[in-house]
Amino acid sequence: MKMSRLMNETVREAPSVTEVKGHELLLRAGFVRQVAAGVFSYLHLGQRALQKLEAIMRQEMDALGGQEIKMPLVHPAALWQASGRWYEIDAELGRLVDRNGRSLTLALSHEETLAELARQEIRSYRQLPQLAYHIQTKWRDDPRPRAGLIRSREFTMLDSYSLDADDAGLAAQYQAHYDAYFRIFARCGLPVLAVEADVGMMGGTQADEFMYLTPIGEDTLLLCDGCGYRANRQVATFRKPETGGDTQAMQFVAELVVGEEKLERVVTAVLAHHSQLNETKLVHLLDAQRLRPTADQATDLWLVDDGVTGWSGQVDKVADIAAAQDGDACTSCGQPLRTVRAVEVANIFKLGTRYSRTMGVTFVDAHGVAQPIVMGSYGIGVTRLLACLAEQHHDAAGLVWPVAIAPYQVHLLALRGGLETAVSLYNDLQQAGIDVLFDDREERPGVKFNDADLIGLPLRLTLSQRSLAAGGVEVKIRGDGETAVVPLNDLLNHVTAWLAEQ
RNA sequence: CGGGGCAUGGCGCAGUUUGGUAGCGCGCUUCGUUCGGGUCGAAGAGGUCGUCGGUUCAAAUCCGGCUGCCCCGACCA
Repeated sequence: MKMSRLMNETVREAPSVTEVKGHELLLRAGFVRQVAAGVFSYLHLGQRALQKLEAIMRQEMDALGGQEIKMPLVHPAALWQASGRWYEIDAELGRLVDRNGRSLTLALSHEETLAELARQEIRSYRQLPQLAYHIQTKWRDDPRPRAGLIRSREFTMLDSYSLDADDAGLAAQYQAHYDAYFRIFARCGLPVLAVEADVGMMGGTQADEFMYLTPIGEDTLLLCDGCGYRANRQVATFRKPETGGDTQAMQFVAELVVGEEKLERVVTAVLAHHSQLNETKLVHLLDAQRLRPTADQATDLWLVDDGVTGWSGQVDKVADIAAAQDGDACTSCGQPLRTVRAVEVANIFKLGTRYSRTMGVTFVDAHGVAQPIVMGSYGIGVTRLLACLAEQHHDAAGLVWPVAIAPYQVHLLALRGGLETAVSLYNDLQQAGIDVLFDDREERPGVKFNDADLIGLPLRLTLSQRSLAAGGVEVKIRGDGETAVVPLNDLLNHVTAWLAEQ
């Protein structure tokens, strides 16, 4: 691609809307443009990088025996009503009505659609197991998009869905995805940590989240250096310390959804004085949809944390409802837990029969008996991954893409006296199958160098009178700044060999 | 949804306190100059000051409604 034809203006100053470095650089280098809050266009370089990410994901999913499919962005409300999520999920679900008055939803996720597909296609245990995946746009009307692509409302996900006859089959596919996801992140160049997680709005029985550790993350993790325990704060357990008997009480209205009905119960939570409430634990205990604080109402249910001693008031239930904090003791080994911030880039769920039971997705087993299909769902936030990669791979001058995901592999710069040679080199490189971004613009050297640093392609090739006088092409590695002059007739080999090493 | 902030040319900002009809830097166009780290000079183009209404002889500036965007919290892949 010639830069003279690229609709890709780089900007020198940081746009005022950016708060995190990765977002700033993606905007300045011309990878993305914001269209509305949490909604983005991907310019050519951004789209290329996304395609690289998606190619890696396809390879790894195909290697698991996955079949790529594509499910729609718009779903009939009936599917979501059947699973119950139409009623359970509030304003995050994009709802619309078509010209004939039919209710539709925008794809917040695709469990319902896949379950419906399975209901139509799967009859017998002989057709199981199955693995289908797709890469598709999602809409979640997040109450507060932030940090660019890290938390947007419209985003792209890789979703994989497994269908099995039993829990053992699910466990195998779950483990296969667990391993495959690590391979995907390793190939993309993003360090991640898998942690125990809440199942959240997906439902199901078990979940792990793949976390990119960064101070700009909005999840808090608890890690144990003693035994390796690691969990999202939402589910993290810890040894309750001895307390002096001081307690605190907090009152909530718990909103429950039973079928299409909404119910409310007033709950008072009692905690040790120094504890913090873990609302996720409380929500699960109550089987509630959400909580909102209240005060001075007649309590329907008294919940006391299992770390409380000396509570003499009413008790309806004792359970773990406290949030683990930095320095709390690990449940299994007693070492102090530490907290870190992280961005969730992927998650995997054992859905079990949560969707197949509610939506009537069954198969006939070997004994001729209808059974609910056992499902798993596995997702990677593709656009969020791009944002994390920009966050992870940059320096003061700009982005520094790993070869595997760089929108182009080399950045060819033609300076004074080098244009003619550069043009023929551009053709040679492309014929050799190398992705080249060619800066053929009439700009001063400084502009080209700075843009090249900002865009951050792995190799920079400079052709000029000076380089030719020195013996050929200047080759500069973006990552470590190492430069060398390579003779023209050796360049193709040099570049190919270097790329192959990465 | 609660709290805070912002909205002036493509981008970043000043001007608003104290009302008098819009300015700076970058970018863009043309010419010259320079040519390996965002050269230098000259001449240009480009703005219903988010929007609707009010006050006033006069509103970017004062008042009110609305919209959009950002940040903190709640929430969330």
